[in-house]
Amino acid sequence: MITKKITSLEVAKLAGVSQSAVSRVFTPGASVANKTKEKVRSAATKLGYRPNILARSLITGKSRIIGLVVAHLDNYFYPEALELLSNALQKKGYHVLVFMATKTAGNIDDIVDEILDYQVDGIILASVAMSSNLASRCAAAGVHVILFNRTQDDNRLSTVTSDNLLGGGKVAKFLIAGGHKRIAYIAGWEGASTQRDREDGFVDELKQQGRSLYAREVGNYIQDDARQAARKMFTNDEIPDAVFVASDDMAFAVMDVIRYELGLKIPEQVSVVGYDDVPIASWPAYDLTTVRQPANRMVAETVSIILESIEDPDTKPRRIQIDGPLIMRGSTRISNNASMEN
Amino acid sequence: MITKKITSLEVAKLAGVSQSAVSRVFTPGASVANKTKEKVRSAATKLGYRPNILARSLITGKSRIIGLVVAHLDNYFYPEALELLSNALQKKGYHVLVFMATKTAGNIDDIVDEILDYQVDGIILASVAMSSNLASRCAAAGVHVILFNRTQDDNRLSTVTSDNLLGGGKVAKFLIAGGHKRIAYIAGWEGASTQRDREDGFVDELKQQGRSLYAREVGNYIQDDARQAARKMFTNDEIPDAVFVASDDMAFAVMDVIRYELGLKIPEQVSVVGYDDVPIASWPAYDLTTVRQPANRMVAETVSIILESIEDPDTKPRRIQIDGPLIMRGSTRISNNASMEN
DNA sequence: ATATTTTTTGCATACGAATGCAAATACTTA
DNA sequence: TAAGTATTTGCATTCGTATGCAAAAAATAT
Repeated sequence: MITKKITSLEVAKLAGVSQSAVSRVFTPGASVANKTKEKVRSAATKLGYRPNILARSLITGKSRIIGLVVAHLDNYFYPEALELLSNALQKKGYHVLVFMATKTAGNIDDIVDEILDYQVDGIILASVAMSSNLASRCAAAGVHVILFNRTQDDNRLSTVTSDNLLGGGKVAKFLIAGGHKRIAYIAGWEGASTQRDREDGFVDELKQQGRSLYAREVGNYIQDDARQAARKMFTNDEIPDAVFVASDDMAFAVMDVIRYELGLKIPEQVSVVGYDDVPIASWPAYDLTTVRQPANRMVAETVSIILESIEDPDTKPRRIQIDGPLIMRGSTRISNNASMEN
Repeated sequence: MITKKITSLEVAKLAGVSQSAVSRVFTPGASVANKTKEKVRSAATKLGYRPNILARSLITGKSRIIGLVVAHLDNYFYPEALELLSNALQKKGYHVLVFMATKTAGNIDDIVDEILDYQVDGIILASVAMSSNLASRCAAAGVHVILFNRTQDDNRLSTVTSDNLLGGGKVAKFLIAGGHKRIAYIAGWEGASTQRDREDGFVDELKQQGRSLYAREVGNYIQDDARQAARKMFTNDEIPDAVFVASDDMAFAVMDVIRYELGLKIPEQVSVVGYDDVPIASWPAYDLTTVRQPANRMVAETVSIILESIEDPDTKPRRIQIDGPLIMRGSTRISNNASMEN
């Protein structure tokens, strides 16, 4: 198989112009006469020429590649975000280089190092944090870093999240208003800012109303752990009459345990609330009340921050929090009197 | 923000050697004395030097980037595959550049053109086909193309799929053996080879046993369409007593319609079978009988083909079909007498 | 010790495209 | 028509790294 690469030089020859001219034709805003533009264009299509992005980036210092680190593709929120993200960047002429963070080790730093090797124009960390040391490295390399769906106290990083504190509060208000007495919480991974904020917002609002958590278990944002947590939580004689689960993904697992292992009715005996509003939450089999994370708006903000920071390297990091509504569905009861059923 | 890039030249200066020496230290298998290797290494870490992959690829002609085109991240099979794929390639020092195929147009060709701009070492098309013309372009560029979960009659392309024909047959056998009389099918997108093969395998086996399709609708591998299809299919007086849905993703939507809109019992009144065995299929709420597509083995084959073709550009395209088992769960009845319930 | 082989090193160049600069051409204006 | 201005063009260089080649150094054999 003979591989012949067509370079700008060959196009130049065929078109009877210099290599510079060819380059200018493919560089938006460069000075070229219409006549030569046409000559070059036709020669280029005849040969099937397309500029080599890698060679170009060597000069310009821009690769049009955005590095993306993802950990939890099994949580449907992330594929959705990835799809939106990739589409949005694609429209702007950028593309996403994917790096999976193995769930085991905290090897994010190594991964980010690898990313930097590709001379990316920006880095998005989805649901993942990085060491302060690495943040410096990225800053030094002039690469803007955005944490997506996670925050971290480092003013060199931009962050885009939903308003988890507020969201947690909304859930508490809603459950209390629904007449629930024994309100429980199943936590996500405790190293995650989303977990912390959701719980803080939830518990603070409970306190505000003179209430406190009836039970608490940890699900680590992992379905298996969430199942365990649910089993543990619902084996006492007085089970909770409402449980807020830190993510939809875990909430589905919890609902399955409640219904199919313990034989309890949702919402008659237990109300369940999730967080994220992934598509499955609206499926009738779950019909889960949940706080929506507006993935599209979060992505839009992320993209605009990234692009801005590429155009102007002196852009200051930003911290965006997007409010999301509580979506009320059938996994929770609303009336006070229903509580007498227990 | 002052951005200083550390190049091999600066490392060379600090280490008191030539730039070539530095390069050789970072090129596996190159000839360097241990002593200089150490000098360079320490200088490199001191400066935080890492080779610029893009510059390197300009010379070597290898970018260590694999282009991946995905269309249906909303079907859980693909995020799973993406995760496995990315992880496997990562281990081999490659990374995945993602391109979303917008579901609307058949603009795959444009996308592949963009991919080629990045000088990728290989291309994986997940659930997507390409024009014969483009296949030539890729061949000319020396870029090996693999269709993942799709086939196409073009001997320049490698393909990796499950054995959809066999899988469809297994479903037919199973449903007949279960005593079902009115067996229906909800098709995927009719342009897809997976759809064609699954249906052919299914229908052929029915014929083999002297049976034929009782009803057929098209769901296009889209949940909304599948819902419509289900509504249409189950509004006759004599509804099917079994339906094979061409993908799990659609099957969930179909089950929801059957249960929550039509109030029918699964499997007592209708058996439902899917295809893919995505994780949700095993959730108790669906407990879906389905044909497993062994994502891990499909990915392993894909990766090995890609890597082989990179090492040896003369590798011939391969066509792999992987057999997957029928996973029997609760969405189907097995006993013959149960059929009398209808 | 010298001759010979092997290993290591630096020099110079190449990869493909972008760009500052100056020369050449085209266009205005008087 | 000549002088002046604006637009195009090509030359030469640059980005950061890899590599063929020949020179230098080290290791081995005689």
